[in-house]
Amino acid sequence: MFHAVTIKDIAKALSISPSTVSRALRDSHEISAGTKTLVLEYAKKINYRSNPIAQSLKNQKSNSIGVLVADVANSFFSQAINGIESVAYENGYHVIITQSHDDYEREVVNIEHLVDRCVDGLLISMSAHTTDYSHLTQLHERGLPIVFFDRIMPGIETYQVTTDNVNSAYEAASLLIKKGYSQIAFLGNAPQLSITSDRLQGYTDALKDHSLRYDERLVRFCDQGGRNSQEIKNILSELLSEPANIDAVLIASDQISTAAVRVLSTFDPLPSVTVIGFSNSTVIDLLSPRISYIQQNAFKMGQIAAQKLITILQSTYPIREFDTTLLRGKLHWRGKSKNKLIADHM
Amino acid sequence: MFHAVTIKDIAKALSISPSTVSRALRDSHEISAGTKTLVLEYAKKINYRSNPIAQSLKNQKSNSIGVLVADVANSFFSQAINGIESVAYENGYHVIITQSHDDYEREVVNIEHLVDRCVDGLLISMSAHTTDYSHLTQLHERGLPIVFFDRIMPGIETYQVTTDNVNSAYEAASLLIKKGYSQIAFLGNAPQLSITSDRLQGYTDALKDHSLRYDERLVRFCDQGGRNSQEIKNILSELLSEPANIDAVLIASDQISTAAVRVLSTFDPLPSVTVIGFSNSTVIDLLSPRISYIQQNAFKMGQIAAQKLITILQSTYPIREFDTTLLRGKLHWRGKSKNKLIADHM
DNA sequence: TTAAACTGCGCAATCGTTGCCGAAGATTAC
DNA sequence: GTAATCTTCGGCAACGATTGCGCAGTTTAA
Repeated sequence: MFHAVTIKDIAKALSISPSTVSRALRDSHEISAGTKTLVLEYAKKINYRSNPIAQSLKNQKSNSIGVLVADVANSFFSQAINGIESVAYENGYHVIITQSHDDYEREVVNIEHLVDRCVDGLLISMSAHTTDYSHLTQLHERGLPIVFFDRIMPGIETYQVTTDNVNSAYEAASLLIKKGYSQIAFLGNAPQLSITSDRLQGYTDALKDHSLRYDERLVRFCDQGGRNSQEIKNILSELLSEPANIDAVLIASDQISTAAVRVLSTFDPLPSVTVIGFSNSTVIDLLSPRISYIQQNAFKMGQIAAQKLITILQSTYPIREFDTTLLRGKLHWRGKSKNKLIADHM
Repeated sequence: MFHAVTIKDIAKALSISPSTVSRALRDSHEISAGTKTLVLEYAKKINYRSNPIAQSLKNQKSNSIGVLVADVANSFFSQAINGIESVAYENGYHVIITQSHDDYEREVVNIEHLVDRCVDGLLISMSAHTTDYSHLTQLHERGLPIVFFDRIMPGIETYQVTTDNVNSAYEAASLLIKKGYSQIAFLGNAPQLSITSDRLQGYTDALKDHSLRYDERLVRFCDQGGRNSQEIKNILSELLSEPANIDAVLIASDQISTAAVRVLSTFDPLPSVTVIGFSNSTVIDLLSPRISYIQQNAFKMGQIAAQKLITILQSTYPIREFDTTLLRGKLHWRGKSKNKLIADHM
């Protein structure tokens, strides 16, 4: 710790009371202009900086917000964190980042830590393996402001910010269909995740709207969420051979998208399958084998989520009406048409 | 903020004094076994959690460490952060992460913020544009524990952890030479960065040891550090044409490595140049055009740096002897020999 | 038997800051 | 000229946890 000079030091040096110093520093109207400049100048001279810990204790708030993501080493999350940080710092809040690594226990423990550190509010993207939400509902009921982003959660009345996953997946699947693909698999993260179920919804809607049969054998979930490449290898091998025999796959997860590219690159010969995946990797367009991708506006998502949380924190009356913000995903097509007769530029 | 139950509540409920409760919770020897279990059980029952803010104020330390990196969206840093976090949490420290975005002003402001938040120590990887170190030397002189990692700093007596950059670059350049390349350029981040100058040292050593002439026109620094692809495009275009006419390039920065791949991919026809770059991207091996790479042990670097810092924090006597830890980089060759007569497997 | 030591616990101060109340003195109002 | 109001500030207490000191009561030692 690191605070030589306190408000008391100033008070003593100027022979006034600490309360006067405090008020002078906070520009209270009940301090004369003379004393104010006196205090301000001396404070500047000895480089006084108020102790936020003492303020936190006194004011019962810490001016910091806690963030829980699966993994900062995931481009999507690191971009979202950048967005969060930009807004938070602008508004005088500090950001404490923790990672669940998609593990339920770590999610619980980390959130406990954040609450112990007296964060004023939480920005949460659910861990993939969380099915019991009681640790969050309890906090929410006790009045802790929470905003969900990306992997949102039903059942808690609060702001939520995420990509329009249904539509994005719908667009992607529809594009594949228009390009002539018909055996289209769906590869997702854990099914309880909102991003998984929403994207699956878009996929099935697209199939239905284009009169393609929904085949549940083509829908797979990776329990390890891309961390275990063997799991993905097994699934892809199966899907690429009889009876599934897919010609395209829609991947509903960042990590699985790149993991799938890696797995495919090990196949010899390279399977003839067209891949569209959700990904925010900054080099996704340089990967080989090629992959089409849906890019989320992660930075903006972080910004909006932080903004919503700060809205709650600074609202004087309790907020009753919450909305869910949906951001557009951006589809980048880098594949070929299956049927060469179909124009490739849609 | 969020702490219904305090030590006083327990005291009142049990009709004892707060001091007794405090001592019981901390297992002081001057509290009888009976009262201890009484307190402990009741504390557990009402789910008491001590308020770390109050503790910080009293104990003059916050049990948190501040981290400054250029950008969390950089694979190297996010991996290092994972390493830091793993060690920090194990030892009961919280981690506050801030980003300089390679900007000097933001580095200064963020470090001020961290110090204001009363972090017990700092883990710092310098911003690329920092040439004035006074904000750090001052803190260090006032006794704030600092450990540098990755982009280390001369002139401050403390622990430093980084990759053996001289050797890694030496190996990479030597390999290129052995593979038959002779016009080898060096592309680096800002020259004042330790990682840039060390890697340049390795490059020049390798040239010398293999009797190749050092040509300063082949050594370039990207002021924007890979953020501005036009800068890299210009440099590469120049290097690839007369009179430089390079056949290989050693890239001494994560961001520039992937940026260079992107730039090269836009050239038509694809230039015949072999690239080795420092990179910790998890998909670097899938990029096209291909790039050989030196991978740093970022996770371990984070772990060691955190460990060193905690060593300082928990040491009862002031530490006078500091060492610099050098981690091995791992070279992955994915190129071809220039001269087909030379065996490609070394 | 009496002094010394020990056991178990409470009081009060402390960390730095802020809210509330009240006390002077100055100013205004009637 | 007196009362009311305003201005400007100090004192006290509190946020929650910790800790030195001291005070009883009990045990031990001589």
